[in-house]
Amino acid sequence: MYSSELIKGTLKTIVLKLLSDNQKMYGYEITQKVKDLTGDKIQLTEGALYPALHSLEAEGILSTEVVNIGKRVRKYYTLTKKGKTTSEEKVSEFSDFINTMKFLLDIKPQVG
Amino acid sequence: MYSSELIKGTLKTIVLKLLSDNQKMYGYEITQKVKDLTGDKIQLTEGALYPALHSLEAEGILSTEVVNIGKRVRKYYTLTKKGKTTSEEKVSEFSDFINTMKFLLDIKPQVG
DNA sequence: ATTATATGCATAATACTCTTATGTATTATT
DNA sequence: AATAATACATAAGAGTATTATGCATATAAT
Repeated sequence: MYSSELIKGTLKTIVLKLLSDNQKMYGYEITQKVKDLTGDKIQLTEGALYPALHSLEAEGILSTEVVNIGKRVRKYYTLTKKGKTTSEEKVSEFSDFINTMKFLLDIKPQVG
Repeated sequence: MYSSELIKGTLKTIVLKLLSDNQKMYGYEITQKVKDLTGDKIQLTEGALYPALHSLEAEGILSTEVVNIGKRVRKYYTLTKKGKTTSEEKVSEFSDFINTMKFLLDIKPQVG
């Protein structure tokens, strides 16, 4: 696991990217996907994720659809049109940020 | 400028890296150096920087030396032995984090 | 059968860090 | 003479994450 402060500010970017790849996901699924894809290095907590999802929905970036699975409820999130744009912008901004940080921290690409 | 949440959590890493390269710097100098090196893309604010420096000093990561420049005061910060280790760890952790995020966000190295 | 784990949502108290604003003071520039 | 730059510092407020808690169903393990 990374120190928590490192991951700060990247939560929304991660969520938006996953949703642009997967069209439709629910909260718990997002936490598991991130855990899997990062080999447990990034584990989103519910206390951070759910408020973030709610805020993205309030901003009109995500829309929701509630589905009943047996007696349990699942809330699927989908990117709105605005959300698709936002997702691309966020990823692109982060990509730029990575380059700036690599330069600033003098991080070389590992050879081999 | 990047959106502020993007830069969150990177402040200490940036400061420690600069100090490992420059041996001895003062607060204002750090803000200018970062501004210069990033082409104004990252601008540290005093309200964030000074408390961070104080906290790093309290942790024994930085030591200070106050120098009088005419009638003005400058507070130079230097990495302690512990600080040198911390600096390397932080940069290395961030480097690892970048790789994880590049994979997660499917960011390709730009060719050309 | 019963207990523990996993799935699935949500929020509240707390802590932490950054933004923004303010304060003080010296030095350089217009 | 006024403004900008240099140089420190802190305080109020905002925002976001951590940690803890709560509720409930479903599945796996003992």
